[in-house]
Amino acid sequence: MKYHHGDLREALILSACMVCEELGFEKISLRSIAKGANVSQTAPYRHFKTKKELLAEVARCGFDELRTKLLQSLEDNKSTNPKEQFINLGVAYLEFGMNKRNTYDLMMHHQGFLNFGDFPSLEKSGEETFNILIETMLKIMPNLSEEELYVQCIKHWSMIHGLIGVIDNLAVDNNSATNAATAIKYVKDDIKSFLRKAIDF
Amino acid sequence: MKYHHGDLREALILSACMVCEELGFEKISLRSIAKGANVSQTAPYRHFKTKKELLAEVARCGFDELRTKLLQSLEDNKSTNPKEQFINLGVAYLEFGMNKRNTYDLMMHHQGFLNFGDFPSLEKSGEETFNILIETMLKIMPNLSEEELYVQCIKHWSMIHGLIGVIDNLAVDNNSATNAATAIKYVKDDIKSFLRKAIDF
DNA sequence: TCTCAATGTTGACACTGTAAACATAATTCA
DNA sequence: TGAATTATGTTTACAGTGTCAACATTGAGA
Repeated sequence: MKYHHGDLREALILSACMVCEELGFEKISLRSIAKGANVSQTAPYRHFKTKKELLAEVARCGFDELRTKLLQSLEDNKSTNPKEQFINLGVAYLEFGMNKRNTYDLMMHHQGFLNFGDFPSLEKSGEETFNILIETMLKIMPNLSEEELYVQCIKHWSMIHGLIGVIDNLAVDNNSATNAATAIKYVKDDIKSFLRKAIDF
Repeated sequence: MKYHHGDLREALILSACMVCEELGFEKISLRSIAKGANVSQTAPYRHFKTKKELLAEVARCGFDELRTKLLQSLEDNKSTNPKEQFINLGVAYLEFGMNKRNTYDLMMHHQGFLNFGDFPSLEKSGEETFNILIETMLKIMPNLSEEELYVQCIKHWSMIHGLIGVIDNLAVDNNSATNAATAIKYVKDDIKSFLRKAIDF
């Protein structure tokens, strides 16, 4: 076993990403991740000032992946009209949030925990991702003021963001399982038609 | 100092509620709360099987308060039409979420953390609260099937729920402060007109 | 080749949730 | 009323956490 790892930094991030998605970011322990990489428990501190800095990288990876998905969706729908493009963005966003629920949770868990301003790479990736939504909205409503455009975008994004949280919560909740199940089915089975009804321009 | 506290259980919940709203629920430590109540660090275990059980009570308190706010809003608007009532419910909900942001975070942090099914009192309070939205929606759309009614409710609730998260995130994020500030102002200054535009029945 | 910065290790500290064993107060029952 | 039982505390202990300081080794540039 060689003394130097090779690329410990990347290995730790990757490992953290897996644990995050598997068990939720609250369950991530620096020590266990270090142990998983066959490295002493304080080795990570050569690459990350703090545990949060590692988590910020996990979140960044999440945004990178989400952005890729969104761009792919745009590419797949470049021949359709902007509204349909936006709806498909919503679908891709929703699907990402539901498939990578735990990672999504970390990404959106700013809230005094991951202050984006403290982590430049995360902030950059986050902004670049949100900009995709903004730009598509701009195509839909080209004569809106910047303010109004922004508000429109937040409004629709909020609904999708909220949907991810709500659907998952309902899935966990047993008692209202009957109703929740139908709602989830409703959404999952035909997300597009749901969004088409839900999102009004 | 008497040996028995009087009502330690309630005191712990109250103290936890304050810490939760002050610093966020992640920062709550059983030991510090116990110390704050002038009681040994393991005393809470006579009243709560686990730390989560205490947090569940904090969340329940949150739902109780939210439900009170919603009912108050209904009372204040009983002379208006159901749509306006729903919009005002949205306002009340949004305001609660923004004012009690940290508590709201705990309440909505099901996600493998607080499984409502495990905490009957929390589950009950949560359902009773959500039912207010459902019932008001029923008045708006009396001829909808139960399924569709539920979906409609989730759709609009999601938007408001998402709005709370997004607005706060933006407030934390510095770089897009200019746009975020206008968006927040937009929402805060005239939440009603925003919702009236955003929510379509 | 020598030097030094980068990257690793060991050991320690203060903090956490929680379990077991014990002590006292409050309540129930003879 | 007095004894027994239950509810509610305390002390002690354990394993796990993030993080720091001191030390060791490796690899790259002068």
